[in-house]
Amino acid sequence: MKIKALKGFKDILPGEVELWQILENTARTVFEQYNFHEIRVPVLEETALFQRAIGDTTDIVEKEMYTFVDKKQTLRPEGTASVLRSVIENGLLVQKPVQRLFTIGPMFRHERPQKGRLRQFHQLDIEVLGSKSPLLDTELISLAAMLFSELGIHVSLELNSLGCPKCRPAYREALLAFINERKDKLCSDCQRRSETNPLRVLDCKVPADRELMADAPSIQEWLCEECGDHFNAVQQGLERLGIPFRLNKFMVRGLDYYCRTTFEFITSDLGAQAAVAAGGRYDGLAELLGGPAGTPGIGFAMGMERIILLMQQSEKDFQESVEPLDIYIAGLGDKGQKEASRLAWELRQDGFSVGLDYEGRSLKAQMKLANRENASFVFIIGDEELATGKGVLRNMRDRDAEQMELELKAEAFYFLDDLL
RNA sequence: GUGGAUGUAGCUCACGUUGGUUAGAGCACCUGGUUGUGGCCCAGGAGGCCGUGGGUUCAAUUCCCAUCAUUCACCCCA
Repeated sequence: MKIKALKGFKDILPGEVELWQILENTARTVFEQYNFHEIRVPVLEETALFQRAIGDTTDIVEKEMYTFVDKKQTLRPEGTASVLRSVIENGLLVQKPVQRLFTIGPMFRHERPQKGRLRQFHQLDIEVLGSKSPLLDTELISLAAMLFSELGIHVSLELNSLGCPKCRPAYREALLAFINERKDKLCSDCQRRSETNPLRVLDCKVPADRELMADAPSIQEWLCEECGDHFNAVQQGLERLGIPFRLNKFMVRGLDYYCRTTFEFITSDLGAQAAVAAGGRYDGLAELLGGPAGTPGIGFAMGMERIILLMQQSEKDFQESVEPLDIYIAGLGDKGQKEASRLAWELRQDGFSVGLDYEGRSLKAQMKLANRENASFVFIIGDEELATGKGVLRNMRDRDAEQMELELKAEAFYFLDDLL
């Protein structure tokens, strides 16, 4: 029986991993430009953390979590809860009342894999705790927009507000009344949703349901004064920065902790997986997890697999080629290989990247390897060279360049620095 | 959990007429064409229990059943 990777778990192989590095490096650069600091948190947490943060009745907690058989420990299905736990546990808000954090890493959900969705997937996570300013909402959205623009991928922004515990209940009632008037015409899923989470009826994908719900009351009209002001300020902020967006009264959130601003960056190029990044405010969450009362928070997650798919489709050329090698040393014969091995050690200590192999291949075969590894220079050490103490240096980029002889020591290669 | 599609070489895929003896291509790999010089070209080579198990048959990669895997979609979500 051959051992294979688990369903929904994928290797990221050389050739593709370069794209991930570009994504990560670009993201880190943008995050730093926005004055965010990295935090690294464990992938395994107490189950109760997620039950409390995400909501006991959500699909994620009910059936998608990787929970150990003792039921007490769970592989994180998302990042926000862990980051908040850490911030609270380590008292970071006492040291600095506004925390601007990012984290990058794998998440785990036991669902059926499909395009852009795996059981182990990766997210770029941004979280800010301690500020309720709408300017911050705008800033976070602009950060995401900038990252997408840096990566050369096209997504569109949708915006909504979910209100707060003050105004949402009234809206919920109004929506429920609207739903119940036509409940028997809705799909069976929505009939169920109307019981469990009426807001989710809004983003049903069944065309007939969409028509039925087209005139549903909009939460945007039910916001309390504070939420309304906040929502307006976010929109004005985006307009000030020239970031286009579309209001979408049907966009709701799957996770319980969201309030006020919610946003999604979506694409039509990933099949059923439209959301590339999504997030919003969660002003009550920190307190719920035992943090200081009234600590506001906002954050979002970007799906890295989905971004990678878009990068692969984008017109921008990310050059998935192998990292070029400074020098490839071709050692011929037993003595040549030993000398190559010694010289490689010296050259690497001097900072060169050096390739070689010990399979006793012909010079021709080694030249081919050097070429494939994208080496800039090849240094040949055979019996003749051992006899004279000088090896042959060949320029692989310029076929016509003359070969030169160099002593078999790293000092002889100093001038190469300028040519690489 | 539900539904559809697909499983043939490392990868991308053909062919296999209503079953029949040696299952092919491209890319990649190895060797040679240059007793020690890469990319291009040419020649050669290696590499497959035709996903797995069972059934029908003299004979199954081909037909039937089951099973597993992959994938897309539903659900849900990044």
